[in-house]
Amino acid sequence: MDRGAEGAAESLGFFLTKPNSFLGATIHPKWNLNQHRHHMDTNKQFPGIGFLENEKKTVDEMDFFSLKTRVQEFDDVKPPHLYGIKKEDSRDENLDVNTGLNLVIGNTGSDQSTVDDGISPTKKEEKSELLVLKADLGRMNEENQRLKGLLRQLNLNYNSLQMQIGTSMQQHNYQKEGHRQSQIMDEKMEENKQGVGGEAMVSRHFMDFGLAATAETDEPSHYSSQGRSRNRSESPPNNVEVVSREFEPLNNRNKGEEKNESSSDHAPQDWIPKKVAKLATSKDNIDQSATEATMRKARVSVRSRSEAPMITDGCQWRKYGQKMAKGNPCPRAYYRCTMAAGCPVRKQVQRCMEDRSILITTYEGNHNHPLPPAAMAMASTTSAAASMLLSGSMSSSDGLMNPNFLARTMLPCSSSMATLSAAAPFPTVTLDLTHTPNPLQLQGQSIQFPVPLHSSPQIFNQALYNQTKFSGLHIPSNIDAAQFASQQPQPPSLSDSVSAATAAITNDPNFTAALAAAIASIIGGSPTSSSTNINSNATQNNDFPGT
DNA sequence: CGGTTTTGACCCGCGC
DNA sequence: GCGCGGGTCAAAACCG
Repeated sequence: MDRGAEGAAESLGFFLTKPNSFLGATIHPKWNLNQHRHHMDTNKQFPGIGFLENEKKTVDEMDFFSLKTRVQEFDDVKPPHLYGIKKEDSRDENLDVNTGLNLVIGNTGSDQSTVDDGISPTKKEEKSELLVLKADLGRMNEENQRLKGLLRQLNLNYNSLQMQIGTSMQQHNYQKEGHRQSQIMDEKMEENKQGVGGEAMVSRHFMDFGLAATAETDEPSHYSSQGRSRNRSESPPNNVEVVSREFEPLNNRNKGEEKNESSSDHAPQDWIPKKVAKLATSKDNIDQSATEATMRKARVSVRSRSEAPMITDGCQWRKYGQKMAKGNPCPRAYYRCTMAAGCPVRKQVQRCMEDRSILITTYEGNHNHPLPPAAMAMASTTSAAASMLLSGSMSSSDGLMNPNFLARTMLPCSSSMATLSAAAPFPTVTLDLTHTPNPLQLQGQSIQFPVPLHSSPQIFNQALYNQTKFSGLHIPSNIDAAQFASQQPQPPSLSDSVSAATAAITNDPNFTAALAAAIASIIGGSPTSSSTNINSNATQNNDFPGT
């Protein structure tokens, strides 16, 4: 289990136990979050959520609800009616319960207002009391402002945490489901080994993923294969949007980013809004900067076979550059997300030098805007990667940038990917969808099984997740891979199915969505590596041998 | 006309 | 300090 996801989930435990109380059952978390973010009254939007009680400890040591109530009192009372001071000239309610002051401040604010309950104090006493009251008034005003500021701060932090929760929630779901399926699979494999209807059961298990599959989106594929036509494709990852997130530029890009910020053409100021940062403490700023910089650096690379210039991933992209990369005759194209002004997400698209039918798409950053359904699942990729980094895996000397580690953890057939990932300047998660070993090659390497072509991203992702496990990363030690492979269900006309699957998948928006969740799942299971390869044979075309 | 692509120039970090 | 390579900018061209 990934420490980042798990840790975040633990710290936000309510989410794990009551997901649906916070998120719509059929709506992606992000949408709900975005809807809610427009309503800052968190008490009303999320009544009884323990999250705020946790948050209070880190944000401000004070009871949130108490604070909220008090500030609302302020809001309800028009000046000069302040906290603890009755709005109406109700002399029966002069005693302020909080301060204990016996006050009556009339709407007129007249200095002549005094307590008139039959006891007439001297004018001197009145004046003295008035001064005291004024002093109290001033203090209350200050406190009022302070509390409002705190509330603002809380709301900002709340928004930020909401987005983190969304990320954690997704990861947790994937991991939880994956773990459950894995257990089931392990059990069935054990039965299989013992000759208790093994093949049928394993097959059944695989097929279960397909049975529950339903197309979640009817969005058509927007494959832009017209060459120079608008490269508006649907895109990827990052759904874990942080609505009010501020993306700090990479250190090594400060200059360029600042330029961009001042540019009227490239959208800009949204790139690095600093409102929250200004409100946060200096320590918070430091942490936030580091976090965002890390998230920005985290990359998710998808290798897929496609003749199209770009894979369909659900987002709109604008090409802002092209470069000839060293050692690769194929140019590398740079794209920026244009679904929202200032969205920091970028991606690079380049064909594989060894096999030009392979398209390598690398995503970087998190979207700062709502995403279409087709892009939802994929959107979790970058955030998941970032979460992994934030979980502390970055500090793992073994897990990061270590080819040996990668070699140990990756499949033989995908070992060539190790160099790519390990050599990446940033922590990179690589999802390899290009391998389609033939049945003979399957033995001892990876295993192929049918995957629903139009499954919902969750289901499909789960299939990918489990498939990945079976692909070698987590094959139980007591099961021989070759033996297991030989027991895999052999669907009729397998090659035809796979070919059709490839065609359908690559044109299905769910495809990329599935990748994201698959990545998220893998990330969750590989906390010590920031460079992970996922070999998804089910989405491959038999015409292309693995690279 | 507005948005996108093209493409040469520029910036920056890194290794030598 | 210099060259290299990755990444970005921005003006011009292109397209619907």
